[in-house]
Amino acid sequence: MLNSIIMNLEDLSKHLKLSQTTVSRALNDFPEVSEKTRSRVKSAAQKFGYRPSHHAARLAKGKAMAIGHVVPLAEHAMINPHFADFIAGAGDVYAQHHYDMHISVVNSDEEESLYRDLARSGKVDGVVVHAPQINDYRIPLLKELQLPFIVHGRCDDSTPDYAFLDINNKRAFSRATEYLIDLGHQRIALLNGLETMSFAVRRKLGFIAAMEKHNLCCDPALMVQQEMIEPTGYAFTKQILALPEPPTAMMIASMLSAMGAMRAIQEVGKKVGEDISIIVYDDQLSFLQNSGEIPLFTSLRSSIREAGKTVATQLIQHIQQPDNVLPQIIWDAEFVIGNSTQRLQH
Amino acid sequence: MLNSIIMNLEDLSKHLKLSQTTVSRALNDFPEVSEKTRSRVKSAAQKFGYRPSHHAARLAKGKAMAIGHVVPLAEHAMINPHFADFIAGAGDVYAQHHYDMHISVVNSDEEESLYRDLARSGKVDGVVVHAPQINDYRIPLLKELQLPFIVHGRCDDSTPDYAFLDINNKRAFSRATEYLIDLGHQRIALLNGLETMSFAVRRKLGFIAAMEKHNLCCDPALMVQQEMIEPTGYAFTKQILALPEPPTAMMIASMLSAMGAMRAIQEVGKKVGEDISIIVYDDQLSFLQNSGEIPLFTSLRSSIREAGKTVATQLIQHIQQPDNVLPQIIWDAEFVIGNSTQRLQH
DNA sequence: TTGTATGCGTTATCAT
DNA sequence: ATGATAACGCATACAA
Repeated sequence: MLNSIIMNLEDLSKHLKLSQTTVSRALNDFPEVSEKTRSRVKSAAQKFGYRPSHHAARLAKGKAMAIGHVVPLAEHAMINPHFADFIAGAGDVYAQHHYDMHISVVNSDEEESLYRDLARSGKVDGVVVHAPQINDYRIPLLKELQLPFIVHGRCDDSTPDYAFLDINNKRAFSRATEYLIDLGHQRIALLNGLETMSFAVRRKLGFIAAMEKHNLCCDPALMVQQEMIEPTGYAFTKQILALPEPPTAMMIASMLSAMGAMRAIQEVGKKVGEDISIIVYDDQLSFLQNSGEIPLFTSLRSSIREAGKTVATQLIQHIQQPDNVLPQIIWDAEFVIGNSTQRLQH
Repeated sequence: MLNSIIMNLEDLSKHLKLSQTTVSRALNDFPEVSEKTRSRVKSAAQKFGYRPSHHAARLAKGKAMAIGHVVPLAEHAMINPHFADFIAGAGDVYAQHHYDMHISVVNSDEEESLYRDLARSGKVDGVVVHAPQINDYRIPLLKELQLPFIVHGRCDDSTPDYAFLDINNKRAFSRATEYLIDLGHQRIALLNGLETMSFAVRRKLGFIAAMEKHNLCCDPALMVQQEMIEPTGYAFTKQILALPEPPTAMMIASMLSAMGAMRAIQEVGKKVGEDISIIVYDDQLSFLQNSGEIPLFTSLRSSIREAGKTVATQLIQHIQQPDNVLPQIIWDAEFVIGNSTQRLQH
C-alpha cells in the first residue's frame, strides 16, 4: 500500500480514467457497475489506501451516520460504573452498522445547549438518553428538537409518550422480597440507589408492595437511598448490623453496594447466607461477575451490555425507517438463586 | 427561540440582509466585524436557534475537531473498568476545547483497518492509544499513517520514539515492596495483571528487584498474572492462604483484585492488616474509593481520570501546534499508608 | 454501464 | 467593515 499519498475521489478517478461517479458507485456497491470495473476500482482504492472523506460524504448525504451519548458530569462527580458496559454493547452494534459513536462529557448546566447543538448541527442522527430522572426535561426538549431518541430506563409515568428500554424494576423487587419473606424473613433492609433515579423509586415501590402484602412493616431505619458504591454499602450495613434488632435479610440495588455489605458482615463475624440473607440486583458488569455453578449471590439480573445493544439497534432502525416507530420495551429481570439466601433459622 | 425552522447560513444571512461571509465572520468572532453587526447577527442566530452544519464546517476547514479512542473488544470479553474514568477525564478536556470524542468499539481483527480509516477519512485529528502491548504494532502503524497519537501507558523500551503518559510502575512496585520488607515481611505474594500488558511487566520487574535486593526469593507459587477482577483476586488468595507456608503480605495490582483478596482473607477468619499485609495499586476509580482519614488499604495511587485529562490536553496542543512536539511523561505514583499494612508479628 | 453537472453548507481568498 | 466567488470532496439526478 502506498500510504505516503493521500488520494481523494478525483485523484483516484483520474488515475483510473473513469468518472468520479463511476468510482463512487463502484466503491459503494451500486448494482449497475460492471464486475470488471468494480474490481479494478476496488483494488486501486486498496492499493492507494483510499478512504472517502468522512465529512464530505456526510455533507453530501445529509446524514451524520452517528449516534450521540451525553454524559453529564460535574468535576468531581462519580462516573456511573454501568456506563462502560452499556457503551460496549451499543458500540458493538454501531460498528456493525457503520455508525459512529459520539460521546459528550458535559457540565449539567450546559447540557440543554449541548442537546440543541447536537440536533441542529447535524453531528448525530439520534441520541441515547442515559440515567432518566423523575420528570426529566430532556424528553420534551428532544421532541421539540425533533431529534430521534430512546431512553435507557424510564421517567415517571406522567411523562408523555416516548421510547425506552427498561427493566420491570418494581416487579423484580417485589418478587425477590417475597422470596425472602417466604423464607421466613421479616426484618428486611433495603439498600437502594439515589431516589432521583427513577429505577430506584420503582424498586422501592416493589419492595414496599411485597412487605405490605404480607403485613410486614418497612422500618425506615433499615432503608437507605444512596450512591451505589462499595463504601456506602459498607457503612450502611455496619450501621444496621449494630442495631438492637438487626435485619435478617437485605435487598441490595447493586453489586458494588453488595461488596461493601459483605465486607461489613464478615467484619462483624457473620456469614452471608447463614446469618444474613442477601439478594442483589446484578447488572452483569463485566468486571463484577457473579457467576459460577452456584453464584455467590442470589440475584436479580439483566445484562446492561445487552441493553446497550438493543437500544442501539432500535434507534438505528428508527433512523433508517422513521415509520418504524420506536418501541417501549420492558424486560423482566432474571431471578437466580445463589449462595446468599437461606431459610431463617430460629 | 423558533425551533420549528431549521436555518442554514444562507437563510440567516438573507434574513439579516448581510452576506454569508459577514455572518460567518460575526459568529466566529473575527475582529474586523463591527460590534453592532456582530450583536445583530448573534441575537438573530440565538433567536432562530441557528447552529452551523458540523460536516460543512469540517469539510471547509479541513480539520475534524475530533479525537478518536479505539476500544478493542471481543464479543464476551471484559471491558476494562478503568476505561470509563479515563474517558471522563479526556472528555472533559475535549468539551472545553470544543473537540468531539469519537469512540470505536472494534473486533481485534478489524482494528488495523479501523486505524487506517480513522486516519484517511479525516474523521479524527488524532487518536489516543489504550492498553499498550509489548511490541505494539500500532505505534509504527500510526507513524506510517501520520496520524498524531499519544499512548496511555508505555510499550517496551525497544519501541522507537513515541509520545506517552505513563506511571513509573517499576519504581512504584519496588518501593512498596521494600516497605513491606522493612516491616519484616519475607514471604510476599504478587497478584499482578495480565503480562501482555506492559504495566504488569514493569510492576513485576519492580517487585523482583526489591526482593532480590534483599536476598529474598520470589516463590512462583505466590505470583500470578491474571485479569484484575474480584473473582480472580478471591480465587488466588484462597489458594495461597491454603499453602503450608502462606504469605504474610501481598502486592496487588488493582482495587478490584484487592476486594477479592479481602473477601478470601476474611472468609478464612484472618484480618487484613493484622494477619496479612496488603498494598494495592489504586487507580482512584470513582466507584472504588479508598479514601477516608486513614484509607482502608495502604496503596500506590494515581488518578486515571487526571491521566485522561493530561493525555487529551497534550494531544490537542500538538494538533493545534504541530511544532509543539508530543512529550513523554512519567508520573510517580503516590504512596499512601493505610490500614492494611503492619509490622510482621512473630 | 458510464459520464456530466449540480448540490450539500460551510470557510477562505480576494476584492471593494 | 462588507461582499462576491471559489474551494472543500463527496453523492446524486439526469443524460447518454
